[in-house]
Amino acid sequence: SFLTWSSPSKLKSDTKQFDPFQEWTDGYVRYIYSEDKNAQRHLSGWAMRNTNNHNCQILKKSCLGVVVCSRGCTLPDGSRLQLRPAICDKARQKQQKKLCPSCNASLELLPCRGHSGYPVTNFWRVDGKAIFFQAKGVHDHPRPESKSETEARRSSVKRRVSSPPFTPKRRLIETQVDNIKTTPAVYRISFIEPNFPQHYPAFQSPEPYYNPHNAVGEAQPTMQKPANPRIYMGRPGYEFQGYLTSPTYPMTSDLCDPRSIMPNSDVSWSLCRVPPVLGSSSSSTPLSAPLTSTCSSFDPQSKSPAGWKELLKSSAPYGDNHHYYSTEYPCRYPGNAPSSPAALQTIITTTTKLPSYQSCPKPSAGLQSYQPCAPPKLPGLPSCSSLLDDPSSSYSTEVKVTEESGRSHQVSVISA
DNA sequence: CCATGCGGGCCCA
DNA sequence: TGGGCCCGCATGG
Repeated sequence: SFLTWSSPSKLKSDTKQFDPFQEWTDGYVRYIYSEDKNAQRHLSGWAMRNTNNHNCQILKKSCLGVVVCSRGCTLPDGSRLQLRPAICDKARQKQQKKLCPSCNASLELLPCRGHSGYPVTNFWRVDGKAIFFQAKGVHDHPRPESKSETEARRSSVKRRVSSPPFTPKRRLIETQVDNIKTTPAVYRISFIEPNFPQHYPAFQSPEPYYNPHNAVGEAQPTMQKPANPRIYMGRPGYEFQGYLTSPTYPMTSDLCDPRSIMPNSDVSWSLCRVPPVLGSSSSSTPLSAPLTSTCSSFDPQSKSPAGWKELLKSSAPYGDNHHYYSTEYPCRYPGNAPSSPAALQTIITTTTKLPSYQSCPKPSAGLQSYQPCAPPKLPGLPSCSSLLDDPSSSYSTEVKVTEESGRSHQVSVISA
């Protein structure tokens, strides 16, 4: 159904109607970007790898998770190592053979299982000047360092290694220390908030230099005041009906008209994979709330989302090696969720092979009112101030995405 | 080196 | 079929 999202040309003729690029999307959200370089490059703070969906119209990517120290050691600054998994399979294998720069323990790749037990997936579709983005799943692991940070670190390390004067021994040590020092705060887990560093920018990026990188995220909408985040925070299985039942032309029509979708966006949080304890609470709020209000509710400031995140945070301590796999971490265990993984599966299908995504029928409906479901309020949840607390919200709104300039791709959007 | 895309192909439900 | 995923190939920084 992601496919159906289109006709930005008409609906969003006004550039201002597009969403600001979101580097750290999380949850079931949708955005429509303009000609943003980052969007054109299908950039994401998360380490996303291309996955073949046999649909040239839609570019699909799945999350690789995060690489952490198998011992979960604490870095000198109190944070934890959170490396960005190499996208290239081969490079990733090499990466995993390396040792923790801090304690020399082996590194461990925490796979992402935020989408019904499968990695969170991102879908991209290009339609004219509009770039449609859709994410499915809630990352159940800490944020890795951003791409820009990784690149910065690499170049810096390279610089030092290649730089001359040091005895072999000394250089080795230096390099290691350097790694730590240069480790973007971002990919370190806060000592204080080991669980989800990403929610605590302040901790993540003690060093000003890195802050810019972390600035962009969903949590930031608050600060950025994005026009209106197309977040349809649904949980798995709560995709809009419209998305689910895609018409003949998945990419184009059903989602074309947001309005048409909204009515069906009767997503219920009951489907959310919320810990049993909290799960019940979600059932009460349908996502069908008015688009406007609903959407806004998703704002970082909104309490609902926060509550959800808070939940995750509290339930997923990142202390020992396999904490993420513990039952404490609902996200990783579909089993904990009320519904089965299958039930939670998203409906967006991108596997349909299409001749050329350019040829895909374009959506005709307007997107103006397009509003993904709003996150329902989580009645049972304690106050959800997480968003407010979310460090990300404190990040500078400035998106530091300038480094990427990319080539534009044509992505067909995702259909849910 | 490695990030990215693409697309063939396999497996499974 | 759809979804997930592995693999090789190609391109580009």
